[in-house]
Amino acid sequence: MAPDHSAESIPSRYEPATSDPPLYRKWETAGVFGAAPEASRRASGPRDPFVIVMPPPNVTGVLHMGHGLNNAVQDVLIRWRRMSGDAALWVPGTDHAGIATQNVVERELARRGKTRQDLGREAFVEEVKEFVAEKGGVILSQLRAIGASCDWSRAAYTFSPELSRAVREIFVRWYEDGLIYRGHRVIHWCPRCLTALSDEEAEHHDAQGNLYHVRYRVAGDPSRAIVVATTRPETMFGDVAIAVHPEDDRYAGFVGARVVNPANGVELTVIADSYVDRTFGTGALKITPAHDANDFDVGRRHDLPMPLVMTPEGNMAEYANAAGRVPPEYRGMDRADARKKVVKALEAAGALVKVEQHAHAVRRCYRCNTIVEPRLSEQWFVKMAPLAAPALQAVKDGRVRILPERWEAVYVNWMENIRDWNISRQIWWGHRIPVFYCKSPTPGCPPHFAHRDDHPRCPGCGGPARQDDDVLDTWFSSQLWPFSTLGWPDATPDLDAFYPTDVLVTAPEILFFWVARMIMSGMYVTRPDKRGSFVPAVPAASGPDGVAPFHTVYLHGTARDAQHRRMSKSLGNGIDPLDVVERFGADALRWTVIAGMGLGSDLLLDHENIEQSFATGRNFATKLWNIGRFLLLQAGTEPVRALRDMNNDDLRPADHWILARLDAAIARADSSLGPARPPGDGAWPEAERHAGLRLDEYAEAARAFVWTELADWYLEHAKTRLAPGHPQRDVARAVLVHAFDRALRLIHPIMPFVTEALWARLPERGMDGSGFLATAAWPVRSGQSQEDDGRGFDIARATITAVREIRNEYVVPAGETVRVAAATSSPSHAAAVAAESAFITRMAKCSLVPQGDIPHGGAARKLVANDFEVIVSLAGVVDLSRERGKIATELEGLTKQLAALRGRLANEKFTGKAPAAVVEAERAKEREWAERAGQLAAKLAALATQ
RNA sequence: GGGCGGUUAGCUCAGUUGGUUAGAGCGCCACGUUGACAUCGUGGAGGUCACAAGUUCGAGUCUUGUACCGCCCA
Repeated sequence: MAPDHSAESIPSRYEPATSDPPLYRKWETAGVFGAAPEASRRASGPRDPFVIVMPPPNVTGVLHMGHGLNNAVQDVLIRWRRMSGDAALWVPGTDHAGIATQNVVERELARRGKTRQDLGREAFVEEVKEFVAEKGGVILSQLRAIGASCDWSRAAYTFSPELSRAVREIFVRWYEDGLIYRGHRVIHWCPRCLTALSDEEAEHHDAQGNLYHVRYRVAGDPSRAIVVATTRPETMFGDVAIAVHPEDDRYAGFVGARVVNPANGVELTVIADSYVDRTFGTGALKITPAHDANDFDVGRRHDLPMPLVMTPEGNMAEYANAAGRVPPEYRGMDRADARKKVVKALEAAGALVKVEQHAHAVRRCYRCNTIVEPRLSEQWFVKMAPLAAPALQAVKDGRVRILPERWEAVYVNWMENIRDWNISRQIWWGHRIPVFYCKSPTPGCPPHFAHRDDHPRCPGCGGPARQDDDVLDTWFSSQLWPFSTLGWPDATPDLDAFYPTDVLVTAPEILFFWVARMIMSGMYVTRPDKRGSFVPAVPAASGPDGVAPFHTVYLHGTARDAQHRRMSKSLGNGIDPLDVVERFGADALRWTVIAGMGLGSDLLLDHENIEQSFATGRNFATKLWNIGRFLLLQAGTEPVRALRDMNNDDLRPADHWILARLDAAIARADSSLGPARPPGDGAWPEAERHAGLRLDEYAEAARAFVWTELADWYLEHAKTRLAPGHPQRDVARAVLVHAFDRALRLIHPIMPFVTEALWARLPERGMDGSGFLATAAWPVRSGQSQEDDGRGFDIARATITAVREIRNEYVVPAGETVRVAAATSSPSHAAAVAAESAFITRMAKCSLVPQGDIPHGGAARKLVANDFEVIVSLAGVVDLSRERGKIATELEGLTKQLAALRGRLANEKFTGKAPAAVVEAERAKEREWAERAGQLAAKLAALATQ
């Protein structure tokens, strides 16, 4: 874009609604967001790859604050690395979201009075596909509105033919490797979604329930009874035994006895099993193997029957092996109603001993919040232990780091106690399990086999085969995301260039659902003994364990409302990011989110006051625009001299000062963002293991520089020098434009739009040969000016601040000019004040006079440094007793501090044991404080005589 | 029940291996509007670092205990 900075071309306000979308289109058409595999060092290109794969949102989802936050973080990182010269790739995409999407379409069908069963499986799947084609993927265009710089040409979808092939490939490999098996287990069952759920999908919710104490009398001897405590009396129909601990004396005489189930009159045996917790309830447990995972284990140990007493919908029924167990009056009854009825019946029969309040956790379906029913069924599982071992080691070794650090411990804890993964889902929308059964099995036919084709023949008899009805857990496909999106299982140029990726940005709640499984599968497919044709080009990270799909996991917090409640549709406390973009711009949204969110901490936003919530970002965007507008109008359009061509003697202390501050800001930003990757693609060294990714600190460093240093001080100072014809105009212009250019670069990753719009108007840039700030170079420190070079400007600033403080303290009217003297015996201080007298008098609304001109008894004083006092003449205004009080208070505090300090220095234990440097620092402080205390005391004495 | 973490200014959070006057942003208070910006400027107030004990010359920082809160997993 050509520079354009005539006054008319810089409107007084930046209008994101009209300016942002065209800017985005320009970036997109210029190919700014694309990444070519040839550019990657791994493909012998010139640049380090830096890759992020976006956590794929549900294909039918719409953008909410969680997405806004998640993608803002990713975009900041990607834009930072792109400017830093990396081959930066951000892969976008969507997830087919099995249960969620099926639920959406079923609701749609219900509105038309239909069920999926009415349509049948094939037609239903077609219906979902049409729905997705029509309404899906909206979220990807919404991401453009917030400025996401993804490589859209690589947008992926977990249900696409390519990614579906990856799913089938890994399934078959795992199956053939003995990692996938079929088994009868008690799993989490959602009676509404009518499918199994994994452990992770059945979420814990604390609930206040009841613990029912129920008396089971001994058959033939009603005088003896055993009392059992249960939270779920409706499952009593499925009881097959009563269990007690073998060493529990209270029940020793009962083991082997027959007792009568008071709910249905069925006789049960009392068994002994050390699984029973003697301290819980009464120490006696009813065993219901088909409706409780632990009871299932007990049932297997004791070879007990396993009757199912509910339908898949959660209604009471003699479902399997339950003949005679469910009384007719309960059949067809919902499980919740059945519980009430059972309790009433037990009470009536005198079998209910007592009911206690009991806090416990119930599991609910993470998709529909229905209480999950533990249920015996046959499912496919993945054997996790062999996959988990290397993935655990990778984190322990630092080949993968997790930020914030505390999640590493959670990860390790989970991986060490990992349980097998139920991957069967009894729904229709998803990848159908590629397991087949011979239609007419003969003795030579396998019971089942996995296959990559849709219609394989039975390997035993060569006859036709039938495919398993279930589909795979959605996370089974998303676990492949870091490599399936790059072309796996084929050895593509993208895979070579971009696998492993770098940072994975997501929320902690899917650490196990998704992140851990990506690490496991990613390492599996790159293991030298397991991988196919794809060999990752990262020898340093390679080993017998394979290559983890990323080296850093960044877990961010949650968007919450002012009451710290998670934003949710049902609470109606959400904020629509697009609404924020429309009202305040994407920059305001992004800045607020990034600057307001410390590593791992939650982001609090008040949905009832959106304007207030996003004020931080909106205000800064406006401020930045105003700084830019004024600066550019002052700087004019002529070319600026390059700083490096400038003789250091041309620069005044103010110039050195701002250039040194700029270097400091760059250094702060760099260290806040941290190392982009571990050295040599290997493991993170301990010192860097949890360093960086402090995006809020980086934001603050950039903000503080441009606002409180560049705008508040340097720009004010430059106003005079920028006047047409001023001999220093060129120097001031050069420094100003340089500093602002670097500031825009620093801020761009967070506020890409307004910075790009301002940058386009800078005079004569072109040092990058690129038209876009988005691809301009990330700033580096010049080292040209040191803090000391700017010392004179610090003296001037301190003088101004001191005068302002005194003015405020004595409420001097803003329009009134005060007379000020700088009292110092230091020639350099005096010279600094003299050199900046015009600046000081303008900024502090004062005139500078010799000390002798200030009348005694009518002045306020402020010690700016040792041997440098600012004296403000306030004849008739100053209140002597108030001045004395002020000084006395300061002196008192200082005296106390000094006494403590001297006590410390007199203590031989301190001087003997503390490091010499610490002691010396304390001595220096003592000298300084003593001098200052002396000055204060002298001042006080002088005032006393006035 | 097991594991992990937290408690620092009104709010949200920093605070390196213990080093002695604890920081930031927002909010609050006072003053200010004839030109970059009131979405702003200038200045200011505000903290017994949850509590108790211990280690140490020295504790926001280390140890133990207590209270409360949160997260993960049973």
